[in-house]
Amino acid sequence: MQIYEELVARGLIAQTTDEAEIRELVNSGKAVFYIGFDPTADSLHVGHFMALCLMKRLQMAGNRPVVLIGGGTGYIGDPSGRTDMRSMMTPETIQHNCDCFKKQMERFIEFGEDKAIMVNNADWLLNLNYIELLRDVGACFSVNNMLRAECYKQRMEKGLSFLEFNYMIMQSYDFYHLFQHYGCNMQFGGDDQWSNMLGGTELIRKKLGKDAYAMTITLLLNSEGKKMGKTASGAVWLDPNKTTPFEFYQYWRNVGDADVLKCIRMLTFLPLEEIDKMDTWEGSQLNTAKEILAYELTKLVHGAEEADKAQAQARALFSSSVDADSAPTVEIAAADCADGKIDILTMLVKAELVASRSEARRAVEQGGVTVDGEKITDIKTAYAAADLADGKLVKRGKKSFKRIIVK
RNA sequence: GGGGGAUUUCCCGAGUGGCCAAAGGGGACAGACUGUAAAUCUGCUGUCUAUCGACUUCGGUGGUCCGAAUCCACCAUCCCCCA
Repeated sequence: MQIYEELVARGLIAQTTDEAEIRELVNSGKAVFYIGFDPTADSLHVGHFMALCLMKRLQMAGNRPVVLIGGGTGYIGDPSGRTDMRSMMTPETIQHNCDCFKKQMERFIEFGEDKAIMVNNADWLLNLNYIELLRDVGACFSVNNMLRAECYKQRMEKGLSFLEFNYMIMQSYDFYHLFQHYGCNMQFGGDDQWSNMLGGTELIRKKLGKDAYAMTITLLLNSEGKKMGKTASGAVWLDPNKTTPFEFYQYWRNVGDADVLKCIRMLTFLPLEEIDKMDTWEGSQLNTAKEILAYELTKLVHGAEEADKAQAQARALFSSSVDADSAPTVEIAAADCADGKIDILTMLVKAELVASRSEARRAVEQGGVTVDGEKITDIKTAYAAADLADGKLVKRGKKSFKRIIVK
């Protein structure tokens, strides 16, 4: 099976400008393709991860990836799929974020001579001259058409600033620039980028009379139609300091039944035959599939060692044996214990298992707290500091826990 | 530039002088049921004390009043209409 067919089988391809041409280019390893990443945060997240995987797959098939860091477009902010304006970032933040991206990407993609290259559109966008740009590029865009683009539609209600309106032009210019200077003939991106990407192919056709291609990656949606990779507290990050490998593992371990196979197919590098076998699984058997998904992804992002650890932790915690020596440990100074004792509420707060004493109280009252497997029902429960010298495993609910030691 | 409207607790959204820590919904969290899933049901959702209660919060700053999310002034941000 060739690479293009594999991408289709994995459900990764959403839209293409010219399927036959793209298949030919990609399968023969002649594509020089770029994907843009806007430095909106100091870490990549799951959405970026999909794009990186796609790059890797295509690189393995002999194509050349160009990673474009949006150091310039970051000054503007992409309005696609957003309902409000992004707060503007300072140049320092943008630079910092770019640096963080670079570091993380190097773990996934091989850069170097004849391999992948990384460019930053700040290098050409920041020096553009307004009048020149208007004459050169502005003439090629029809405002009427732009306003019809899906990515602006929802913003027509809430309001769209001229600044953001120009994002499409900048992205199109990127493609045009890369086409000329790096022979980049293809652009990939999230499906919400479609209109921006078409802007680029149009521009190249109008300015140079040549064909360039665009292809979008399916957005990873769960069965409820929501974007995956988001939790209540924000994105699932690839940076272990922002989302720990355990949390990362747990996120995937807990995906809905309906979404497991899709995720395995789209995100992992497991062979398709193997995945097809799993496709027949149902009911509680899917838990095995979820474990595989969680393990594989954690391994890809954090390495085999971290993946093993996360899996061991999860298994220990959720199987009946409570002994989880690998649980995150919190040390409490003996000085914090009044009369050599420490009460359960204080423990929960100190361990950051709850945000406040009120919340701790509620958790206990609702029967959600256990210490070494024993359910605590009285909020006045207290432990002698000496009893905690070896540590006790405190669980709040089913999924959060800490090992508490008094020193 | 002129006129009008908005800003409420995580989100949406009620609340137009005391009965407002603020309806309702969503989400989150906890419990039951389970498979660390989904659905369903129950509880819970500002902080501190937990008993009464105290404190902080309704874009910001001041003011009126015994008392303000609610009234006044100014400022900020956003939206709409006219140019």
